[in-house]
Amino acid sequence: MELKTFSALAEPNRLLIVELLRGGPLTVGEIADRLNLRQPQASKHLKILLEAGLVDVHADANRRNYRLRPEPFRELDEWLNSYRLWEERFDQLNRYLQILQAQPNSRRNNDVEDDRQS
Amino acid sequence: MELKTFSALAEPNRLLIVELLRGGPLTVGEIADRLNLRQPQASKHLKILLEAGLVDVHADANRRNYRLRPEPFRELDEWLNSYRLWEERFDQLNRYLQILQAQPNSRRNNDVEDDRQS
DNA sequence: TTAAAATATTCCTTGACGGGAATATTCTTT
DNA sequence: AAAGAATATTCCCGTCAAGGAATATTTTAA
Repeated sequence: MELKTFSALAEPNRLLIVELLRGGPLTVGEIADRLNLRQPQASKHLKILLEAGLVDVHADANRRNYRLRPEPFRELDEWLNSYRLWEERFDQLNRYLQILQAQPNSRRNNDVEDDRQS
Repeated sequence: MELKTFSALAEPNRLLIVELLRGGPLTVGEIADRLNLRQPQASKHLKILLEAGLVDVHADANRRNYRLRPEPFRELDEWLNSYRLWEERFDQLNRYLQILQAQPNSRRNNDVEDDRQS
């Protein structure tokens, strides 16, 4: 999994930008306006998103249209896939533990406060 | 989407810890060993993962067993869901643009290098 | 009770990051 | 050519996060 993706999304304003771009490509100025950012900060954040591969740019005369790229999201999705298998095992383990707990025969010594009488 | 999840996963060693814990619960020392971390750093990273809800602890005498929690991954998955819809629209738009490009009648002025003759 | 093991916490230092302000760059319009 | 709009870049500063080293805490073992 690409670390850059997580770092890029870990910043509040950048996550907002990403969410915003779901509605379609936007210009730097539009992004700055809607998120109440100053233009330089918008540009800086977009640069980082760009280097992380989360967006790309299409120059249109004076303006630059930024839009989301689907690849990082697909990658994230595949990464999560390797955890879905793990989740299943996790659930199975839980069920197993509940079965164990339902059997009152063997005493366990964790969780037990302290019951020796000096 | 929880920002803490992204920040927690944005750190190299913490991402490694998470990947490592897929194999099952591990002790602080085991984690430090396998990742060549010093024990204090392992503890610190685990604390952050704990506060982000990515892991939980089960005290067992001297040792502490850390294990992954499934919830953040499910949340991430649901967040990605809202992007799958967007991806579809993205693909449709791409197809549409290719159709436009296949029609050589209307001339576009973006992307065109510069073809005026002096 | 004392020593040792496993873990957590604190203090310190350093480097990266984000915002503010100013400035540079590029393109358009007149 | 000159002015203005849209964007990028630079410099400065304050903050925060991470590693190193030392120490505190808790539990087991002797």
